[in-house]
Amino acid sequence: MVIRDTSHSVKDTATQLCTDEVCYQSCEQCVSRHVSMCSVLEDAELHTIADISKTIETKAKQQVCAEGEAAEHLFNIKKGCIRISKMLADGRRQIIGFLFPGDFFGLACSNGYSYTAETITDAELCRMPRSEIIAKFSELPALGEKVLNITHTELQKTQDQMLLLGRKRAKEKLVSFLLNIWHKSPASETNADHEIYLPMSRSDIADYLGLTIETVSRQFTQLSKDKLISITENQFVKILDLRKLERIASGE
Amino acid sequence: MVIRDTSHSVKDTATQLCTDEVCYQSCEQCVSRHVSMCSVLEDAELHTIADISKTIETKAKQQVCAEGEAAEHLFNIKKGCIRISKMLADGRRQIIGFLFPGDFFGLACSNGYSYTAETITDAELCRMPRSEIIAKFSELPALGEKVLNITHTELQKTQDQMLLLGRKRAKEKLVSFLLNIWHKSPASETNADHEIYLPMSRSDIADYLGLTIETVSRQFTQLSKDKLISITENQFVKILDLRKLERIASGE
DNA sequence: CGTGCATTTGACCACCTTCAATAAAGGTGG
DNA sequence: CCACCTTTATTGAAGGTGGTCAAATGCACG
Repeated sequence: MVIRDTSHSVKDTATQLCTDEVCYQSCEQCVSRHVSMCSVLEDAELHTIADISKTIETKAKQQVCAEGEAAEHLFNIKKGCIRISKMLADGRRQIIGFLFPGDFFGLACSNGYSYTAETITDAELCRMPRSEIIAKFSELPALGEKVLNITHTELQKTQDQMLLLGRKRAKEKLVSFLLNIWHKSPASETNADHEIYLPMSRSDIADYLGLTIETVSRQFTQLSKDKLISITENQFVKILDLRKLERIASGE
Repeated sequence: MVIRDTSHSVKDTATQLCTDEVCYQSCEQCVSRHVSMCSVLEDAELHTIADISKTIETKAKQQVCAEGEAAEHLFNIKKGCIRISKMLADGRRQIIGFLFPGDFFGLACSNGYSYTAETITDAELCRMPRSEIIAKFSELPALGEKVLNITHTELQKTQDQMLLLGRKRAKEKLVSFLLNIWHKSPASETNADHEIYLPMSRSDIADYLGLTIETVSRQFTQLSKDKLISITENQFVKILDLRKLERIASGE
């Protein structure tokens, strides 16, 4: 098992082992069955994937894989929120992305994981051996194509984030982030009434946007004072003026 | 033709048409024949690619494709240096990457080009219809796999750049950039004697690193004064203390 | 030798960070 | 259920890195 408990550590980087149990589960009832990479598979093909997959349940604040470690597995998220991050030698952290159900990670890692993955909430992951999935690309061309498509979308989002990190001001960064999270949150949730659920901490948001927690907090307060958003609880934000927020995010 | 002359414009963003000619060329003698995506193709398969490819020669400072435009073509670089960039509404620019022979662009653009591509030097490009290349993925699985691999590497580099943009200081950014360019410049060039050729302007470097030209310039001067590099001409930089530069780039 | 552009350098300033204190939220045990 | 402690978030004051504005220098090209 690769899951490590990091909940009692400074900056969430400890490496105690935890003992969550691995269990087999049918892919047919999986929440990701008709999204993500599995959606291109026929039922028959699905079984060959199911045979090499294990479902892993983890608590919040657990490390799933570590930057530099040999990349044996690919992970598909079934439930919860995951953060992917990289660190500099002195501990400065950059969060590369927040992942949600249907997203996967650990594939683009031929020379070991290029990032650390940690659970933000309690989570359920589907774990499969990288090598066997890669081997299936020639067997199941549709799978390779689907993965390529997903990777392309991923690349484009990462390039958008480069624009954000390199050229946007603090307020623009936070607003862009809020709108992005809002766009990808399922309609079933609080989406309809313009409410956003933020599972991650202010510190996570800061490290994602290339800011400090203090600046993130001040920008939240400012947006709130300007009546562009309202903050009900710390993790729930309501969009009050979508049009203005969109203009801010695009840098007008 | 999609090439536009931008050499006489403010910030290189004009859209005058130019009339460089398109010509057919055999893929066999192409400099990219044994690198990049073409390397996985058999000679026979190469012909089917050759049939849909055109070689385009362009001068420096020409726009090859524009952010937002319908993405009809994929471009493979045979000669020269290309910059890929995105812009905010008010003109702030972020350069996503500098591309060199063997690199390609324009594939991950299902909803129109997500960036603008411009030549920095005189260049030679191999242009092919996106749809036909994508269609070949099912026909030639090896091609799809190769492209997936390249895209994965690209994604990892982009994530490294996120760390740079979000968490590195000006000096660390510039040093990281210099070392990256040095690593990817062919050994045949000035590599052996620790010399780096920089085809791009200070303004390009600034927009790539999320800085201003003034800061880039000051950091060059500083590194020079600290005897870590020496600047022979503006476009040629010599590495004097590789060990120290590597430590700066990694954030120690 | 002058014109035009890129780069460098200097002085000043602002945005964001850093440091510090306070407040709020969450978890644990009595 | 509340007291206590820890963690997380907010707010304030001061400072620094890098940005802005402006001028000078260097360089290519006619």
